[in-house]
Amino acid sequence: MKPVDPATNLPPDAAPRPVRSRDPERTKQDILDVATLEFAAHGLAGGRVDAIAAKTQTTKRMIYYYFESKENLYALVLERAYAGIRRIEEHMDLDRLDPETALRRLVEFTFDYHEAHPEFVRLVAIENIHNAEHVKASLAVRETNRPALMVVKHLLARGLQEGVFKRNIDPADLHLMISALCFYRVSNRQTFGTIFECDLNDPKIRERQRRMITDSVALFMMSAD
Amino acid sequence: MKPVDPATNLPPDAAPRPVRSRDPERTKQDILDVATLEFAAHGLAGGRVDAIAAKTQTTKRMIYYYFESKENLYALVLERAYAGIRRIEEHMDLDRLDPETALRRLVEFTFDYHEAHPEFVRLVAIENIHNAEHVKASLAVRETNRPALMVVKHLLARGLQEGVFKRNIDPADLHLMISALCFYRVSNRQTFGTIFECDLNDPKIRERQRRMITDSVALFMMSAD
Amino acid sequence: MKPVDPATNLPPDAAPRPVRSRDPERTKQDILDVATLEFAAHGLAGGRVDAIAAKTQTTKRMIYYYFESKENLYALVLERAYAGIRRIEEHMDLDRLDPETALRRLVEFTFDYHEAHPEFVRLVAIENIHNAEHVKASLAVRETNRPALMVVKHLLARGLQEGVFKRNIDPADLHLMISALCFYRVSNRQTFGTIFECDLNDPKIRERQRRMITDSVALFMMSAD
Amino acid sequence: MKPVDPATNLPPDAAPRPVRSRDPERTKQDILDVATLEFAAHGLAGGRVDAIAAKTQTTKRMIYYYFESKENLYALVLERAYAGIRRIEEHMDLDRLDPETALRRLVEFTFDYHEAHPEFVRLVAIENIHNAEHVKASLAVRETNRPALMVVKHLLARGLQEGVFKRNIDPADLHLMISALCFYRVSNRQTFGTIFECDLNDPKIRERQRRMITDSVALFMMSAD
DNA sequence: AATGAATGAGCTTTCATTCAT
DNA sequence: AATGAATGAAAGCTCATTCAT
Repeated sequence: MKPVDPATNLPPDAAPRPVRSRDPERTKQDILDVATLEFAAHGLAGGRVDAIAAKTQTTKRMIYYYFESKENLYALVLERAYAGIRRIEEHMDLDRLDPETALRRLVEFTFDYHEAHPEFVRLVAIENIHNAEHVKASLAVRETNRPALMVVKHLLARGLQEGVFKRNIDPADLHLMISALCFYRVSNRQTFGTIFECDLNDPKIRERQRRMITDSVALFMMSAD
Repeated sequence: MKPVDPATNLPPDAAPRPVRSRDPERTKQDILDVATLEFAAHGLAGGRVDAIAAKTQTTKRMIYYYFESKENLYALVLERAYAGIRRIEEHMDLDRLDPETALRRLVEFTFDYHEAHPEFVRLVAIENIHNAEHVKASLAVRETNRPALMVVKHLLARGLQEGVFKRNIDPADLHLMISALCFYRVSNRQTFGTIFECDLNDPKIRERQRRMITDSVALFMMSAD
Repeated sequence: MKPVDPATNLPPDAAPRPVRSRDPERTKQDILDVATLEFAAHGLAGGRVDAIAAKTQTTKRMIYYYFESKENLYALVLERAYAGIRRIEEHMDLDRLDPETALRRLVEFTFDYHEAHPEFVRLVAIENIHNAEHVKASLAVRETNRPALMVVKHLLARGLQEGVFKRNIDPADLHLMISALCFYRVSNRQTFGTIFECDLNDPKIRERQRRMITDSVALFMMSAD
Repeated sequence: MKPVDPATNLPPDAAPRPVRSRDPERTKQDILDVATLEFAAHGLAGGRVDAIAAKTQTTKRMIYYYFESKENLYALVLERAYAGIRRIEEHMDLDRLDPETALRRLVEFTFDYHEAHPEFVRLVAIENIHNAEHVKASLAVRETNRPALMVVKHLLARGLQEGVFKRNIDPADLHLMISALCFYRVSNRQTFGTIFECDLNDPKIRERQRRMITDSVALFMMSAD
């Protein structure tokens, strides 16, 4: 006969009985939020369903109830992460700005978004370790991201037409250039910072690099081949 | 009575009977080679000691004998990977070239090295998922990489002195810029390629981007603030 | 945001949206039909309530609503299966035939019934794995089957009285003999067929064995001790 | 800080630490013995690896170490069970006896073996529920059993040649007849006994039926078509 | 009477690691 | 120095069942 806590009628070492949330949608979002952090922190293989359950007001069972498998949960986490950046990107209203300013704004936004969402950066890095197989399988991710290239394409066309941009480069190339500079700073912050002994979290350094990246992209576009 | 695995006649965990190599050093290198591929392919958490043993002429037990733990093996794999790029970097003899050519050569080399060693790129990406804790713990990695910054620093100083470079930027910033552009193409090839439907393995695209990256870095350094 | 199963857009446990049948009796029969196949195919432990629900126009919940538990459902499936054979058995009208013909008819009927109803054979085999505990608990099964022995008993008495049968054996023994020969062919068809490389489904073999069984029983009864 | 038993240095509710048996072969046999009972009692789906471990001086882990999977363990249990009956069958020396006596001896042996080894009977019944897929996959089982048919074939040939047997039937048919009568009594003992209210364990009834079965087979073989 | 949502308990299996010589 | 055998701990997942209206 085990001793039980008179308040809960449970053995003292038992996990606290999760409260019935009565709000499935909230519970699902809750799980997705926690899972985002867990997978971003430890990867798909390293992430633990147990750990996710522990940090949620749910049980492991419910995670499988709502999401069917660890892998599926991960795929949805990834979809949400992609949705985040694109949703904002679309509302930047670059058209109101002259091409150079618009380009600079786009780079700065990209920089800031990566800086503010390291978990997005990590998830994408992780997905690449898995050869993007979940992205390949997800129509949603592909559709979410399609407009991103349109924004660049449109800006590029406008800049060329107005004679501000001097290079007729592939929109994907420009997007790659911007993304690379913004992504790497966050994705490789830890190794880079350690090896070259510079603190990429330092606001002063961040500002300096933000400027450097913006300038180099703008400069590149505005000088002739 | 032979119970277990009908295919191999061995207990399930056992690796296929290894040949006694009688050459410990070769065996260790063999394990490191295989482990490099395994960890690069699946990450630290996802990499399987069993899988490494299976692809080696050794047993799982010997991996532990030589390397003590999976994590330690991974750390050594990482050290070797870093050693690779720096060893070559050091022998580039940039001093013989004028600053612009040297800078272009450096970018091109970096580009080519990343292109040729995706497993290095993946390992570094993986290490960042683990917050660079193995890099932080490894004196060897830090020492291996220190000269890399010196190369950039020296080139930068020379270019400025000769008046070819117009920007007095932090060597780490320049290194970051170059690395970012070269690393991202490989690290994020799978997601980027899938989402934006462009094949980053295509030689034509590769050449185009190689030029773009080289040009943009050179242009940036050679134009005034 | 629709999480879960991309195929059905439903949480994983949920059955495909059922049509409201509004005919409880029909629904119950439907469930019993499907459950009969499921339990016959996989046994009591191996049968899945989920699988039954999936093949029915109902939900898992309704199965519990109507049948209370998996075990109870199984018990009812078993009762129905026993009812089937006895219902027919009772209407054989053996009394109109001379004892030998009647005996042969009885054997042939038994043979044919087992041949035609492998799921009955499987269910009985399964029930024996469970030590007949559901049969023991079910008055219905015992009452359903009682007349079966009466048929044999009556035939036996008649044959003896008419001097056609030469052995005064226990009706249960005769019933056992007939059942064994007919049951085993179906219950053990798979192992027997595999091991001794003969196809017990082959109509030619079936006919030959049907004759053999009928003959041997008749011969036994009609020859003196 | 949990209280520990000073004798074992383990918390009082911990399972007793299994002793290292130092005799793997014995351990394997031990596991097979226990597994035989567990699977015979509950079937493949119903049998619990946990239960097997608990009844052995081993851990669940060791079962998987030696046998790789529950299914494989079951398959080996089955192989052993088949080996048992055939090993004895082969040493019956029927050739020394005249055909009728030999046939009677064969039936009696078969009867006695099934009577003495209900777990064999149950395992075979269970295997049939699984459509004999493990038997089909096991070369061992098929080879173990091949001689059984030879014994019958040889006896049959001898009896016919000597003019004692009057029927030229297929050896498989004769084997089926004998097996059916002996198998069913054991496999269906529980349902048959319950339904027809006769105790098939009663030695008196057993003897009577043993005689009946032997007589009926002998009679069948020795009377003309 | 009928049912959508939720879940406790326990399953098989995996994996890095240590025991013992 | 080298290694075959063994293993603790936990992981992902499944299943019959109950909650709550």
